[in-house]
This record gives sequence, C-alpha cells and structure tokens, in this order.
Amino acid sequence: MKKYNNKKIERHWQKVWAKSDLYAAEDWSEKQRYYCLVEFPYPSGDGLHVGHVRSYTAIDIIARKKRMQGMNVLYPIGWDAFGLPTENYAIKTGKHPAIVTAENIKTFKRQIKSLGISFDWNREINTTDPNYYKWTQWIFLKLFEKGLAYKKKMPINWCPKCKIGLANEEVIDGSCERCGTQTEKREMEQWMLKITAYADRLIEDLETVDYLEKIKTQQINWIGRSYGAEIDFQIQGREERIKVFTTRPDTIFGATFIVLSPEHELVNRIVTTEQEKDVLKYQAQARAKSELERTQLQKEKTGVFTGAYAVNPATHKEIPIYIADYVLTTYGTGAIMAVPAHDERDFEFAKKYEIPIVQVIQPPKIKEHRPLESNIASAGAYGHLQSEIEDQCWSGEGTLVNSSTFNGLDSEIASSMIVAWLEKENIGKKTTQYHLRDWVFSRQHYWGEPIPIVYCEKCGAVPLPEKDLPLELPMVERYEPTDTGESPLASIDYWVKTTCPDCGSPARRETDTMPNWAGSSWYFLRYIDPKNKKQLADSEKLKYWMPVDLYNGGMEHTTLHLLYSRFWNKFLYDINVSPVSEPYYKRISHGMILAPDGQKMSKSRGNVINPDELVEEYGADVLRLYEMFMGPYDQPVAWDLNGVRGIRRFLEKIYSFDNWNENEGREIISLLHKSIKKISDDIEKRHFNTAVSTMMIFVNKIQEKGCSKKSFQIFLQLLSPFAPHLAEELWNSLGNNDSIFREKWPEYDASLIVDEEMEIVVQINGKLRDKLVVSADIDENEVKTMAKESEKARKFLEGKEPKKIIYVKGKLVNIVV
RNA sequence: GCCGCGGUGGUGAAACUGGUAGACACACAGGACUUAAAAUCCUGCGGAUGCAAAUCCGUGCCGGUUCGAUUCCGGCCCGCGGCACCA
Repeated sequence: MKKYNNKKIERHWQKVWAKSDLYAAEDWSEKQRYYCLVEFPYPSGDGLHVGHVRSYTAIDIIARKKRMQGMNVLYPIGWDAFGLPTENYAIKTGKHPAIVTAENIKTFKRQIKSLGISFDWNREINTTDPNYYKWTQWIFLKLFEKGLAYKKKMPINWCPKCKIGLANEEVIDGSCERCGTQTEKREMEQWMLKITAYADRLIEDLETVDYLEKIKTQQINWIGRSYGAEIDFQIQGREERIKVFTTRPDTIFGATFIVLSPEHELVNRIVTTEQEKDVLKYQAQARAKSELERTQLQKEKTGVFTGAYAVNPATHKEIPIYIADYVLTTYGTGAIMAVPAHDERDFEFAKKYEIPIVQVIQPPKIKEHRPLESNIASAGAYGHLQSEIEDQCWSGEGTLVNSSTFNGLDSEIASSMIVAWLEKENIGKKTTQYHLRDWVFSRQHYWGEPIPIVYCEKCGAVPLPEKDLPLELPMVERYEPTDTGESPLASIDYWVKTTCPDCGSPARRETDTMPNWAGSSWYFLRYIDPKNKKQLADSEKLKYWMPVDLYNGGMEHTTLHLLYSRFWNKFLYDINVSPVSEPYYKRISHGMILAPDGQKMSKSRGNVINPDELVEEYGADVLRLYEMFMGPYDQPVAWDLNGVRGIRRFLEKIYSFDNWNENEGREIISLLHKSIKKISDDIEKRHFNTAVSTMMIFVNKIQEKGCSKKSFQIFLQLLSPFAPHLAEELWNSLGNNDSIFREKWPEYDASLIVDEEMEIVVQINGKLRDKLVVSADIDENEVKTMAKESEKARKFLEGKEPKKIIYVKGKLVNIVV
C-alpha cells in the first residue's frame, strides 16, 4: 500500500503553484469576474488561529470552484497591522512595533501558505506600509475638506490601563473592550467623523444588499433611528423654552413634568435659590458616577426638583422641572417631557416623587382596572379619570382620552395631527433621532496612522497638502502612552515642530493617530490596484471589480468594521472614487471554533489549538477538510481531535485507492452524478459538511464496487477545492500533466441521476409497514395494488377495506383504514 | 425588558417546497489479522419488551391542523448571541 506522505505532497505542490499564475486575478478579463473577500487578519503575536483556517478554507473552496467554472476570481489577502497589542508588546519587550509587525506577518504568511489557500499574493497589502497609509491619510483629508472630520472637546471613554480614548463601540458594559478595566470620562479634544450624516443611507441601502438577516437587524438597531418630535416647553416666568424630544407626541396631554439631564445647560439658570443646594449636590453626584454605575444601577430612579416650572403647551398647566440622571445628555435634546401614565421610567419617577399621573391613552383591550392608591390625591388636581388610572403604566399605543379635541383618535393619527398643530403654533417640529454617535477618531497612541493636520499659530488647523503625503510615522525609541492623555508623538520635538503649509509660520503637528479601524475601512478598494502610486486605485479597475461579491467576516465586526467601512465607501462614492454606494454585495459569517471543552479558546485558559501542529502531524488537507466537516459553517462548534483522525483515515483511503473497474455499473455512474449535483449545490449554499459526507459516501461505495479511472478523476475534481494538494497529486499520478485546477468543474447529467429502480414505502395510517422495490416507470395503480397485497401490509389491514390510498410518486403509499 | 438564533442518539450532526427520523463521521462494544500492541478489515450501536420474528415508544414541553408533523399553527420551558434608563 502507498504511504500518504502529506508533507512531501503539500510542500511540492505549494512550490509548483507559487511559480504558476493559477490564482492570479486578471484585470479586464473577458471572463465573468468574481470578487470574494475574507477579513484580513490582525497579525498578532499568537499566530494564526484555527478560526482563521475555517473561513479562509471555506472561501477558498468557493474561489477554486468558481475558477474551475470559468470565472475570473479575485481572492486577496493582506495585513491589518496597526493596533494596540503590537504597541503593548513593543513596550514590554523594547522591540519596535514595526519590527514586531514584520515578524508577525512573516509567521502568519508562512502559516497561511502552509494551508494551500489560493490567495493572489501579488496583491498583498499592509496597512502600516506608508504607500498604503498614504491613502488612508488622503481619505482623512477629503473627509476634512468636506466637513466630515471635525475636532470637538467632548467627554470620551478613557481607559486608565491602556491609557487610550475609546470609541463608544469599544466600551462594553462601561469597561474597556480590550483589558476589561472600567472606563472613565475625560474631556478631551478629539477628532470626530460625522458618520451620523450617513445614518439614513446606512439603514436604507441595506435593502440593496444580500446580508444575513441578523446582520442587517444588528446594524439597524445599532443606528437606532427613531421618529418623533421636538417640542418647546415655555419656562414659567422666563423667556427661554426647553426643547424636548419625544417619540410619542400623542401623549403630550399626559406630560405632567419635565426632566432635564443633570448636565443640561439650562439647569444652572433656572434653578431657584431654595433648590440650588440640592441641585448642585445632585449634579456633583452624577458627575462622579461612572458610566457603569449610571447604566447598571438602574434599580431606583433619582432626581431633584429645580424649583422652576414650565407650561405644558397642550394643557396650559404648570408642570415642575426636575433633573434626573435617567435622562441622558447625549441623546435627543437632553430633556424630556415626562408622561408617567405611559412611560415606565417616568411612571417610576412620578410615583417616587408624588407627581400627578394622568392617563391619556386607552389601551386597545381594556383589562381589569385596579385603582391606584398613592397618587390619586395629587392627581385630584386634574379632577378626572381617577378610577381609570391603572396601577401599571401602559406604554403601548391606543386611543386618546383626556386630550381635548384629539379624544377618540388612534395614537398614530393623533401623533401626526398633534405635530401638525405644534408646527403651526411654531412650538415644535417633526424630527428623527439616532442612537448612533459620531465616530471618535483620535487615539493617543504611537502605532497608528498620523493624522495629517498641523496647527499654525496664525491659520489654525491646516490640512497637509496632498503632495506631502504620506506623513510618515517617525521611528522612535520610546512610544509609551502618557498619563496626560497626550500621544507619545507629542514628545518628539523634531517631528512636532514644523511650519504651516499655507503661510510658513511656525506650527505644530497633530500628535494623535487614527484608530485601527481606519486602514480596514477601505482596504477592499486597494486590493484592486495595490501598487498604484498616483491614486488610491485606478477608477476603471474599480469599476471592473467592485462591488465585492462575497464578504466573510465575524459577527463581532457587524457594528464596527462593517459599519465604518460602509460609511467610508459611501463617502468615497460621493466624491467619485468608489464606483458603488455599497461595497459588499453579500455578507456572510462563520461560526466560532471552540476549544474541546466547549469554551472559547484563549491563551489564559490554555486550550488553544495550534494549526501548525495539525498541519505538521496530519497535513493541511486534513485540517481543511476536518474544519469543513466538523459542523454547519455558520454555527459554533467545539474542536474534536478524534474527528481530525477520522478525516485523515478518509484521505488515506482515497490516496491508496486501487479498486479499478473499467466496467463499473450504472450504480456507480449514477452515484457520481448525484454527487456532482449535491457537492456543487452544497458549495453554493456553504453546506460544506454535507458536501464532505457526500464524498465519503462515494468513496465507501467505490471501495466496495470498484470504479473506472474516468469516474475517479471526476471525483478528484470534486475533491480538489477541499483537499487541493491530494487532489492535484493523484490527478498528476494518473497521467495528467496540467493542473487539476485548469480543468472545468464537472457537470452532472440529469438523465443519469434518475434511478431505474426505486424503493416505495408502504404505510398503514401513516405508519411504516413495508418497503417495495419497483421499477421507476411503474404505474400508480399497480403500486397501490402491490402495496395492498404486500404480506406485511395485509397483516395490519386485517381484511378491512381501505378508506383512502395516498400515493406520493417515487416515495410512498399510505393506506388509510 | 427588546431584537435575533437555536433545542434531534453517548458525541458532531443529516433529513429538498410536510412523506422511511438519525445519512456521514466520532466514540464505544464484539470479532478477524498479530507472539503482542498499533494500524487495518468485518459486525453491532436511540429507548423498552423479546431467544427470535417482531411490536410499542421516541426530534425540549402541551395542544391543534393533516392520511401523514423534526418540518406548519397557537401557548409554554430552556440555552446562546446582540442591544439596553435611547424618551
């Protein structure tokens, strides 16, 4: 028996392929183009993860099949190499981040190459390469030019351990996403990108793309658009008005108080002398509370009366103004009209501070009414509907009551009528609010793209002219972050001190760098023309290749990278750089690979599976095939070494196959054609696990019955995207001189997959009782008769006359008695 | 709390638009080969009863539709992921 020497085979073919142009994408080819993309890795010091192998292999299978189907496939790879872990590692070891990065890339590259993924290495990119980040900086300048990049003093999430400002997206439960330390608020001047200007388009254009439904919903929820109105409430005895945002203008008649966020700018002006002490104290408390306390300790509402009153424009009643930290400064106008009868939070607050609760919405179905005890007395001021106020508030829609001329209307109609009235009176207008905030784009770190701005004593913030790009990161010895929050770049005098590009006066460079999301927000465009020195990419080439047909990536990037890169592409589309308004036509996601113990793999748990060892011991093809077979591609699965051994056995079986039979029967040919159909379909649907099991069934069968050379070669073609080295080796050893990957993908013959004989199930009352083997062209009545007369069936019929006989062609006969 | 996904053997899982539940693989058990082991090959493998033939039960739980439900409908239970004082 031949010994399956995977190492020798894999090394040999990897060398042969590297010298060929097999996997090179061809600009302008007449063939149909296909651009498939995997998220480029961050080359961390840990090396490649088995999770990378899963998605790279899956898309590799698709890429290889599409090439064999005659398509011009672009399947590129690169390195998303700026980032904090590299900088931290550099600080710890004293090795420069650029050197660390180069080493890590070398490891990743060796590991990926050992897997036989058909990447087009001619298009390799690296976000830390000045020739690349020149264009990242260029995009920033364009954003600045269009007013979409701006500087703002704002409280940012500050991680005291990493000494870095974090975007809202990087803060999880009030803690740093990376190190888990609780974040603080710090007021700092930050560069911001106006992603909110694209909020509507980022929602609406989702309709034009084919993303997994859960990805779309997650993005929509993250943007969090809500329609409503801004309404002005006159402050009693003052000229000023308070602007509130509400999604429920229909409840305005039930607004019995106003709540301002503690930080609201009006607070200090309207507070009365008697209340001032309490208010100041509360404000101080609110400031001291961390984000975590403010969001997590939501058990009880707290707040303070300001002493001031406003007038409800609908009821003309005087209503008290409170401050409370359940109203956020950062959302809406930082002020609300509180409608305790129809909002849970307002209800809770009103009960605690004994504020009147007035029902103005009748729920669609009137349930049992339980009269409210505590607040009836104070509600008495309104003098009505006491008995109808429920113990629980109703926050849904319904029919308006106690709302003057709007009584009897449904919430939806009432809302628009009330808004129309407010607009006419000039005290309100329709508006839209988003949860999405502008993107905090500054990082006080060394290992990132320098922001190409200088501050001139005379001209202020001045963008660098395009000819001065790239603005290179200076090579320095020290890159520790500072406690002051300034970037390490700030201490490099010779770099910071410069002259104004406009007027020549002394100027200082911006010392903040870009976040690591910058380089990955446009990389899919650079693959198309990675060596272009004059432009980000040639516009004709972009037209040829864009959009990406298939984009695979992790769910964890749905609200970060995916949203950011869609935003940047839309911007580039608006300035006529990108030819498409949506960069990715289809977005899919792979399930995570868990450790054998079912836990997430992590260094600290010591349960990480290293792909190098698997390639070494079992071979790249085994690893690839195992990861495709282990479970449904989009679901998480736990690693199982025994499964790997099973796949090794399967490949050895193929390698040593020798049961040749040139007179194979129709059974084998038919099975082969069924397999062609099934495997082709499964690859399209990404059901890789069942594609592999189809191959196993075929191999089991030909081991038993024998198989012709011709059929075996077709089988090798089906196997080749999954186990490219083995398939190529056997293909070659059967006397083929050219690569199997230049072969055409097999097509099945429909007439060959029809069976000559079929098995018909006989059921009595839906229960399986017998099986019949009949010829495929049998007549319906004949089957029915056979079924009735089958010995086993007769036993259950006991001479009873069937009421009904159901026949499903090719499947079953069901006799109902 | 809201949104999304899922629940099938000892394990990973299959099952097209309702039609043989458990394909394929792993683990396990028995056997062959071997001085022995590994490897390989053969057999069995959802549960219960039974010497066997066979019968009954079985896709989270309860109910419905249907000749027939893992699949469709209604109600619940559990697990996972995301968001969360967003007015």
